[in-house]
Amino acid sequence: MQAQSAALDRMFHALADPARRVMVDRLTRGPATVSDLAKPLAMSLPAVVQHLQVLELSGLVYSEKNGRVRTCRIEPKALRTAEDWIAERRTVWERRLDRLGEVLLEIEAEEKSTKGRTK
Amino acid sequence: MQAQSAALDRMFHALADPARRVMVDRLTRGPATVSDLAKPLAMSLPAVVQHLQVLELSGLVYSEKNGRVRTCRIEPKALRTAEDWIAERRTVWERRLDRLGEVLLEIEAEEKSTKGRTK
DNA sequence: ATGATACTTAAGTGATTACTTAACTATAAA
DNA sequence: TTTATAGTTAAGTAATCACTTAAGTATCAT
Repeated sequence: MQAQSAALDRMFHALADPARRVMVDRLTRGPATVSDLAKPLAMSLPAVVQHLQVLELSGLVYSEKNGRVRTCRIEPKALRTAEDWIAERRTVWERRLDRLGEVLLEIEAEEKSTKGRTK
Repeated sequence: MQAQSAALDRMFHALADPARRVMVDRLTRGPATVSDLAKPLAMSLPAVVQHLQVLELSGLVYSEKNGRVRTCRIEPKALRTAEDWIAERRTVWERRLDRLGEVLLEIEAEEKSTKGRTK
């Protein structure tokens, strides 16, 4: 479970750039060529290709070349890996809050039942 | 909806470092001091404080100082913001696949009903 | 008051990023 | 067979990153 960490590094790092998120967003609406991905971005084609490489190394996107056109798609399983990491932590925290809430209710009930008797 | 992007930049970037993920993970189990957070990490205290600053600027963590001790907590709402961005994209993609599946089933049905009649 | 604790601030460094331009390589079209 | 298209490769650069060590500054305990 140490290789997992490097994979998460790469995924979150890939998602940390606005241009790359635009690319991912575009790919959720269906496959796209490199030029398609470049169209809404105010940067050179090589820059887009470099972003694409980051996305591919992260496992979030894969692509294949047919003739002179490269077609890119998202890998939803990878998207899920990143999502799950966050969800697990959030869940642990929320369960903790639930338990805390129960304890507080118990204390409150205890105080009510005790009120006026002792002291 | 342009400021949102910078916030996501900061959040995903914050989560892209293994040391910071260890810190977040620790904080889901309850509040911790700076030294608590530093304990499992093989780096100097100032380095930990710098990571903490990244986490605070991202909104994922906040902290307050009492006496000489700084107590840190996670902000689950921020955690959810990052989680939701991913979940939304994944959902768009999955709905797309569903529609695609329907279309394929229709085509399949069409082909079956047509088989042997024409051609 | 003195020392130990819990950070904090500042400054420096090597590595990595996110670009750029220029030059190149296939493939497809005219 | 020339010419345009789609992408690739290489090299350079300014900015940001993830640390480090050294030297603080408040608190708290004795």
